[in-house]
Amino acid sequence: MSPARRRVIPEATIARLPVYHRCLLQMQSEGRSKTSSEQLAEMAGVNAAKVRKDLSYFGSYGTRGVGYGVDHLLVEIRRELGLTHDWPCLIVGAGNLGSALAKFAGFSDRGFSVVAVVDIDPGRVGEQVGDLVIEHEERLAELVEEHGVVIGIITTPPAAAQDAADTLARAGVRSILNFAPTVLDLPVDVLVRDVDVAVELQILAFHEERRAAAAAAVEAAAAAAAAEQRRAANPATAS
Amino acid sequence: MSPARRRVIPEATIARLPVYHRCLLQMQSEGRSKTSSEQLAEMAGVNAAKVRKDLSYFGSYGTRGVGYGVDHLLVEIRRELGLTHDWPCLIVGAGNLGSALAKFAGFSDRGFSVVAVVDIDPGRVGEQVGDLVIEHEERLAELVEEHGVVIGIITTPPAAAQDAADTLARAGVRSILNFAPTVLDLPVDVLVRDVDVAVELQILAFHEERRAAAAAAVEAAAAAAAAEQRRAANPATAS
DNA sequence: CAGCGCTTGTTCACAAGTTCACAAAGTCGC
DNA sequence: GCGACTTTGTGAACTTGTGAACAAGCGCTG
Ligand SMILES: NC(=O)c1ccc[n+]([C@@H]2O[C@H](COP(=O)([O-])OP(=O)(O)OC[C@H]3O[C@@H](n4cnc5c(N)ncnc54)[C@H](O)[C@@H]3O)[C@@H](O)[C@H]2O)c1
Ligand SMILES: NC(=O)c1ccc[n+]([C@@H]2O[C@H](COP(=O)([O-])OP(=O)(O)OC[C@H]3O[C@@H](n4cnc5c(N)ncnc54)[C@H](O)[C@@H]3O)[C@@H](O)[C@H]2O)c1
Repeated sequence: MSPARRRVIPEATIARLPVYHRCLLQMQSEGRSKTSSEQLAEMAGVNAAKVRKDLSYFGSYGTRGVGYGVDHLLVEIRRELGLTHDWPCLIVGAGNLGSALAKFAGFSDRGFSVVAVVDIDPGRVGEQVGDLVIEHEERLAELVEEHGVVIGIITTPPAAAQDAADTLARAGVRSILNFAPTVLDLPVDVLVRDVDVAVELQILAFHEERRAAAAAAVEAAAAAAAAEQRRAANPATAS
Repeated sequence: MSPARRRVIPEATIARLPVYHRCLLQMQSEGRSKTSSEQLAEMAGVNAAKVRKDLSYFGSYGTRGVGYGVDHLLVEIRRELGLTHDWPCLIVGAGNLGSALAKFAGFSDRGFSVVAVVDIDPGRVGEQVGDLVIEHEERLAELVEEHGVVIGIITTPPAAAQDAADTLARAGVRSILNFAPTVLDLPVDVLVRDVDVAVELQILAFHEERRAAAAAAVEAAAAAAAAEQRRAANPATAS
């Protein structure tokens, strides 16, 4: 049917594209015009074969024997990621985290702009946060419509997160970034990504714990070995 | 050697344990004393078989025909995750995000406490943030030693992140949570986890972009089908 | 105390993702 | 223009993770 049959792109590849994108941007700012899978891999902290395979899902953008053109590759990745146009985002919950995100300028470079922040607390409504004024949560659907919001960002307490998600979904938002530590229950056509800092800390803690356990085991083994040595040296104490 | 030979735990399982932990806490607060893999799976948003397999890596904590004891399972998971003792954390970079994290109370429930915040900006040093006072970045090693810091949290601008990471590593910190959009280069025994909000947004954008493309393709196909139908109805225009 | 129903723990087949290895395809020097 | 060299793009082996299926084990009931 379609002449350019696009293969299905592995989720893992998609997650790496933004990293490549960032690396290429840095190369560009350093004035490099060409690069290789090797260099890009080094910079992105992955395997060179993986870089090539990842890029090959989208087409042949490199030149054999030479490498990849930084500008060209950037354009292709930007197009794949949809960074050629702007993505209006709306933040639900103007607390600590919501405010920090709203004030943060670093997303606009990549085409993401926070167009509105809502909160349910009447005391906060009207407050200035960055360039925006906090709106009441009731106006959410209106604001989504008005600004053509595509991505909703949830930074409410966990107990309110499901409500926030439902409201967003009802307003037509089909991509949600959720910072609340809750599993959201939503229609299958709404895509949710969770960012849970506590989970990340717990993963680190798990590995630290294991490290400590392993160290203890080594110590115990050493102690056992020492005991064994003593036993061997003094057979009289053996059972 | 060791009587209870521990199998190697899949990384994917480790990442789910904190979610189970959270669900069990909620069950406990609701007064439930027993549960099943089915219920837990439902709550955690995963497959029941996966829950059972994940839990079985650590031992047989359930009772066949009955299910799992909420309290018992919680204790076991807490032990596995090392949540039985406190994890002192230090934040590097007291900006928007660093301050939000420092003020956030939600980690202490799970045994993580922010014991210090450092910044390189002399203007910020001495400022109060939550219960803490911002210290100068030069005191980092001292503070790590003093509080027995195990986990370092980097919330500096990307350009300063590698420096921050090096300083942490030199101070003996071997677990780092990095919020800066940079690939950190560190000794292999230092464990790094990256939290990159921009990457999450870009992944969402990718799928939205695909959705739009798919919709366009369907439309195009419909148009083509319509054209085909017209052609068939009026063979005179065929080549 | 034996049979029955329920839920775990485990096995197995398969799906997803990674890494290797190498042919294909280009450049560059001569 | 040709041959040596470089780097891509990809098929295939391999590793890791998932989901379905089921035997084993437990409690309840009659
Ligand atoms: N602050 C952090 O550093 C941090 C870190 C990790 C995770 N989180 C998570 O992010 C979320 C927010 O954290 P925070 O520290 O900003 O909390 P916060 O209490 O400072 O802010 C929450 C805000 O949400 C508002 N809100 C409550 N219900 C709402 C609703 N239904 N609709 C709209 N707004 C509503 C509240 O009025 C409040 O302003 C929490 O779920 C927390 O677990 C925060
Ligand atoms: N703010 C957000 O919502 C947000 C969201 C996603 C990612 N991030 C990332 O988190 C990081 C911090 O963001 P932010 O908005 O808090 O920035 P910010 O500019 O508000 O804060 C950065 C702080 O780091 C300090 N700093 C700089 N160099 C340092 C060093 N070598 N040692 C110690 N401190 C140093 C600065 O003085 C400043 O106070 C950035 O890398 C950003 O990309 C932020």
